[in-house]
Amino acid sequence: MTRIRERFRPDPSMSRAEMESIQREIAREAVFEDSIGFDPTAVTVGTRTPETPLVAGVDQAFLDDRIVSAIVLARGDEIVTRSHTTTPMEFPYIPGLLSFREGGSIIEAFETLDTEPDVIVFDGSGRIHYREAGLAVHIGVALDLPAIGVAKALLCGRPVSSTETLAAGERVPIVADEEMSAPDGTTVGHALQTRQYPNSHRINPVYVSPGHRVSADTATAIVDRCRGEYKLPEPTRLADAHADAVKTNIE
DNA sequence: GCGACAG
DNA sequence: ATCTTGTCGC
Repeated sequence: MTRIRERFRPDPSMSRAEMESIQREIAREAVFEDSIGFDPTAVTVGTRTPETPLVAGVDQAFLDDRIVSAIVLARGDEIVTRSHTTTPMEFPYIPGLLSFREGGSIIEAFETLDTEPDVIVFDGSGRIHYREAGLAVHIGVALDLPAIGVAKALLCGRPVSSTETLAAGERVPIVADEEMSAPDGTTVGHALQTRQYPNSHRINPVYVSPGHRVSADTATAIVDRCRGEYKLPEPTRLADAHADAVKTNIE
């Protein structure tokens, strides 16, 4: 499907300094404004029309010394196609360098896909990253496709107000702080409450940030449109289930 | 030195 | 991420 920008294919053999240097370059290539060929409000998960955008969910599972990367492409409630790869683990988990651990595997999975999605939803940060080059930015730029990062925990940055007691659908901007390359106060994403119980104990929000070719507002609007019955957006859940299924058949 | 830290 | 039983609450 998509031709890869080889220069940005994650290379686990690089030195840490080289990785950080490449990340700064990727951040300069990244477009944090809308450059998409579909209507964000047309995104759905439970229904579908011929105009419903094609959304890709990406997730990983781990098995001993191997990484399973799974991609599920869905148009609304229809699974269009899926793919996966199993690759050796070549790099440890280091906060800020996640794309060098999982990125190569993910790109290989995309190379086996025959269909190009309208937008990709990743399980990890996008612009909410020290050098504005989280997993969703790195892979989005490498593939030059619209990309969004959805993380279950905040890597860096600061919510402008409390993220406790948010109702489903509510969001709070996440702004850059001193340890980030983005100018102080830049909105780099949002905390989005995807689900909430009527009463009792609360559910934590997810952290949405632009990967490539989408603004923070649009990224959050799209993920909001992907809300289902659970905390994680539907594309991520589909990919998670596929990765688990593949993993189970391997072991 | 101290604290923070996606998956 | 992954290893894992029960348990609380809708």
